[in-house]
Amino acid sequence: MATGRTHRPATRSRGIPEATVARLPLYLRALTALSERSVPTVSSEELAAAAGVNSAKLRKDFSYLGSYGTRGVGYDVEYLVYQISRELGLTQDWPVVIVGIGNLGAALANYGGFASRGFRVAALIDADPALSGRMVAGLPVRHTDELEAIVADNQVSIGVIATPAGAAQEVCDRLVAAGVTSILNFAPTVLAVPDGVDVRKVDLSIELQILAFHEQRKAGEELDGAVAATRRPLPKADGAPAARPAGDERPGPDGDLPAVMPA
Amino acid sequence: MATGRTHRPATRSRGIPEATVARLPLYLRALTALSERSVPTVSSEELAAAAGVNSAKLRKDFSYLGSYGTRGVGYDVEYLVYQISRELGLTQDWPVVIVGIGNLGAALANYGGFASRGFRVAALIDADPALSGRMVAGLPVRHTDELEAIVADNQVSIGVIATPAGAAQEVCDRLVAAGVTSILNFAPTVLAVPDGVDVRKVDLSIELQILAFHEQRKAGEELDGAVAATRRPLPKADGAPAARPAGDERPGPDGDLPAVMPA
DNA sequence: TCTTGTGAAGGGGTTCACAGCC
DNA sequence: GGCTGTGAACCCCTTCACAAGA
Repeated sequence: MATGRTHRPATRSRGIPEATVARLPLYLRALTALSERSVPTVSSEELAAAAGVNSAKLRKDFSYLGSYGTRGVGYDVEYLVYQISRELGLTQDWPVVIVGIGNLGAALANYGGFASRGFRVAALIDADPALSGRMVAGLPVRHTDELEAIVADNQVSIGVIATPAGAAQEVCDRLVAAGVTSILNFAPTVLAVPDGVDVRKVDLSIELQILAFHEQRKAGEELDGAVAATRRPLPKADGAPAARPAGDERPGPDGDLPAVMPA
Repeated sequence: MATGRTHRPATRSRGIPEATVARLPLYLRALTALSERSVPTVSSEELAAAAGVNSAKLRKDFSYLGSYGTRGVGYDVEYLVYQISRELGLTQDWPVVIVGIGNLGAALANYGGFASRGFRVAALIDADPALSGRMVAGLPVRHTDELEAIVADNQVSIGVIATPAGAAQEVCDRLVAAGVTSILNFAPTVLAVPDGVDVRKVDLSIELQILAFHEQRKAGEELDGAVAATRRPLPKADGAPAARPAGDERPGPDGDLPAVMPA
């Protein structure tokens, strides 16, 4: 999950759980697919399967939005699409800027589902002067100097950061100062933002490491026939806790963080 | 968060909570930065700040790994780096294949933090014959026909899917059949996988929609001086639940899903 | 004195199971 | 009969607050 919610804790408008909010886009996608196939209604069971969740959870989620179903029948697809879209704020237009037009930034700019659902790429911004003016996904890349003006002129409230890690915080600061209040961060850094600004992060490296953890465990389980006695002894609570691992070479300090280079 | 854990629910080896696992990479990154600056020890307070969490949570997380700190002092940076790396399985080599070498796939292939932490890109695979043989990030793009052989030859257990949505499930099936047991999915689709295979997904569109939800709410809150009485009436429980929104135009059925095109 | 490690309390989310309604 | 909507139980995670220990 991402960060989210540095927001006002009190008066939390209507209590729709964060976990539910995170699943609404999933339901919306499944419903849109049904809508395209002109399916008129759908049961919680079917929709849940399409969205990859269980039906009880889906019904509970929908119950937070209101009683939009019909007992004995199911949910009206078009109506639900509309209600969820409205709840997510997708019935309005959200201008977005993408900062950092490397491979990743370009990929995001070209992303189809972007324009479709209420989001509109207002501008592409990069610090590299050599990129300025070059067309990416039908839009000219503009220089970072223009960032503040672009945000103001287009009333941008959502910014996407796809710069290297080292530049992310500064870009973030400038976006926020210019009026952006929601940030999607692809750079592998923790961003500091003032209250009222939401940050969500997408981090390839973290996802891979989580997979590796489970993968490693699977490899271990393959060979526990019975009780899994003394696998991987784990030096927990051995005499000297704070002692170095002695002669155990680590790969050594490496840059780690650099995200995708801007061209 | 991503999907994770289609795994064996019983005998969950040593009980290290999923939420903790998801934060270990964050700690590891912060610790690596400290290590590079040759900082010998760090307190839970400092490290927590660097990782963007609170210190109680961090201490609790570490307590699942063992007693690796020293009271009154803090944690030994190098030692912790090692312990977390080991716990995450990063002391071994994880060959990874990336399928779908469009902008996104190329971005992932070029990603620096990739190679650094135990992960090695074993091969780049794309269905487009025109791409075959072209060099990306120092590796030749190979054709999908070779997928099974590549996975087998390199003992690949982790696959990254960066194809358009339409191709994702088939690619997934082939990867799994070939022996891959962990998948990182960038395509905006729900992937069906057999038990024992972990899937995590990264979905730009979903993240943006979650941001939009909060953004919309902020916009509403700006103008509630007192009790926030009748803002956004919400037609909940009105007479006709299953009725269409009548004359309310939706953007209309659009493709939504297409991810980044493979070149 | 300072900081870790952890029992206990508290909060959220998921799941169950069934009442309510078509 | 079938499916939604939801109280209640359960479980996981976070946070608190302090005992333990260097």
